[in-house]
Amino acid sequence: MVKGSGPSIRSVAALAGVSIATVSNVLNGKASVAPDIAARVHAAVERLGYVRDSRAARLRSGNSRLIGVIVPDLTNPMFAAFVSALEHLVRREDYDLVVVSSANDPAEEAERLRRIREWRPAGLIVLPCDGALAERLPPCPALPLVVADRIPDARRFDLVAVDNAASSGAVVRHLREQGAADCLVVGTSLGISTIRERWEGAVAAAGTMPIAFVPVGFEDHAPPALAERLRTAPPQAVFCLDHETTLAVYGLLRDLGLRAGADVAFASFDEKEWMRLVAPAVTAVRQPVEEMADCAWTMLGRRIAGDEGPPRTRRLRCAVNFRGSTQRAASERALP
Amino acid sequence: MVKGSGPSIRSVAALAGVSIATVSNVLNGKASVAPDIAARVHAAVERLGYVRDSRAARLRSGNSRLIGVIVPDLTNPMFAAFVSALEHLVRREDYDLVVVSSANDPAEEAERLRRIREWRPAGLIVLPCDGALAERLPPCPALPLVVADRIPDARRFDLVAVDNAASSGAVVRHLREQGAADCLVVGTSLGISTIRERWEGAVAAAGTMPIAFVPVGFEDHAPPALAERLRTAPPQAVFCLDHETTLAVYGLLRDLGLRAGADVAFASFDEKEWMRLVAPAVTAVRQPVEEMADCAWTMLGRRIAGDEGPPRTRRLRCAVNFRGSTQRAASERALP
DNA sequence: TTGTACGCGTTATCAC
DNA sequence: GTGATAACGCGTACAA
Repeated sequence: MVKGSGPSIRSVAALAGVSIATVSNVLNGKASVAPDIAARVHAAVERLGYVRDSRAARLRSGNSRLIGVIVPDLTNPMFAAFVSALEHLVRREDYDLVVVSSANDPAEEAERLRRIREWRPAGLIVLPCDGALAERLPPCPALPLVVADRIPDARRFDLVAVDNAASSGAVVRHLREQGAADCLVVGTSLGISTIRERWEGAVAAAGTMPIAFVPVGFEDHAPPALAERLRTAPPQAVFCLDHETTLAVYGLLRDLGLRAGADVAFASFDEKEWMRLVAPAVTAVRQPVEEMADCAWTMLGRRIAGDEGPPRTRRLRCAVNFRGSTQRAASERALP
Repeated sequence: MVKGSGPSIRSVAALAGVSIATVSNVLNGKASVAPDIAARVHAAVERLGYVRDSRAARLRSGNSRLIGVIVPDLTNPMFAAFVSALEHLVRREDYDLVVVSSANDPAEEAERLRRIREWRPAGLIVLPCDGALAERLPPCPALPLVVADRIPDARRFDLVAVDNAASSGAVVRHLREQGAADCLVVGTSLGISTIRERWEGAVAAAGTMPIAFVPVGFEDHAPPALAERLRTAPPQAVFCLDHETTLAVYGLLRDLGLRAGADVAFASFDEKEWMRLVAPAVTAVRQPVEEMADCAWTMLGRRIAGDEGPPRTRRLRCAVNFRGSTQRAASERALP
């Protein structure tokens, strides 16, 4: 107690009048211990408020019980939901979670990736900020790793992502069916694999319908150029490929006096709760975040268990929720 | 490499032809080392891909560089934002973050609190799920701890929270000024200190205006009783005390054909981005989450540095953003 | 710059 | 079968 941080296994052993090995055995249930001895040990633990030092425990035993997760940005509800789901999953198997954010910065990601390895995690779940993850990954084939959401260029990892192209295509097909004559697609950056895939899916589904992409940075929500475009040549449909741009454009439309659903069809990738609640409700692609976390954890678990097989890729299907913001009735109201 | 997890400091020392103490010195910059020796060590580190085992390092050195944070629910954007802000803050001082969620369950909170101590964190930041935190806290006065957001019954901790009552009062005063004849207040539970304080602030500011509270659990979003009440005896103003209820009631109003801002004044505690963007925009109290994280970290830093002073409490001021959903013009339109 | 005791819990080995 | 003893995991601290 004078030194270090609280009572050690030695103080417990002393108080219980047994050896430290016995304390360890009682606490871990490894060897069979006489009931009265076990009771004495537990009493001593209770009295001293002993808490095992897992650093020492893991150091010796070699197994880790710690999972590292790195996400581009925790304030993004999608990533927060992912981490939350993951937290619940790993806890059930007695793991803890170290969470770090790369702040959408590759350099930061590399730095944090190295740093997190100092904790000797049993495995890593990485939501990379761009496609160059492979170069930044320290050469450590022994460390189980699953990449989720955004797809790195090098496919030498276990991957789980949503079916961006198909979902995006479904939205655009729907917009065409509802009679949209043209479509403006807005996303943060085509440099991000999810956005790129969604855009490609949209293009593939557009057929003869004119379709154009406008990039919006992460910072400049609602850039003037986009506002200008929406004012001077308003498209009949706008499709936003992520939550950031959905927020930006939704507000922009309101500022311009364009009613989503009435004056322009409006759809969003990455559904948030409010989209169901506004009037008209916003057509949106709901990403199965919990399922993605679940899948990532399952894959990682297999690797931790020793699976040495080739990298797997899983694509998860999204739900596309068609709502008032893209209904034909509404868009026809906008004519004449 | 055969044993354990990757190269150890011993392999580096062997490859560089120096002692492990020298490797440690080079890597930590503690003692002065000859440049050429240092270069040899760095080369060996590089070649082997050596990463220090911080468990061993911290075990020996006694300092921790790890902060534990426990929140009621990571999917709540407010808590996610808090964790995110905290993550950026602690990183700057070379700390890592272990994040756990109590799932709004006191038993779970107690369990996780105990568990997290196994990592020997340098400090803990706790956003408790109820007021009884004190009883669940393991007796460990040595562990620096700051409580944020919700206030435990026992004030023997450093505390940081927002000025719930004052902000809530400002909203209700505004509603009265806008001519609301009565007000329905909705919140998850008065058992949570934040909600209780907001309700008390609302009551104090209501004066002679009739005001009533309706609790809504965490799970039963939009309970039938609330819908019934809104239909049969719609108040002139509704004030939701947290994000969950804001979402529930906002959708409920739409379902009932009551237009927020036109048929009923509507305000929310805990502003989210979409509230600015809908039409009419929603009057809301913006909680200074980043500031709260900053303050919690500052307080914790002081404790970690050894401050033994009496517990401090900090109350942070919120911004109350008055918008269209509570404008007089709108509510008057609703009169017959 | 190096040798080595040390932090603490686990595990293998050994004695009763 | 039960419990004790001691080596060990790895990086750090301090004396040499």
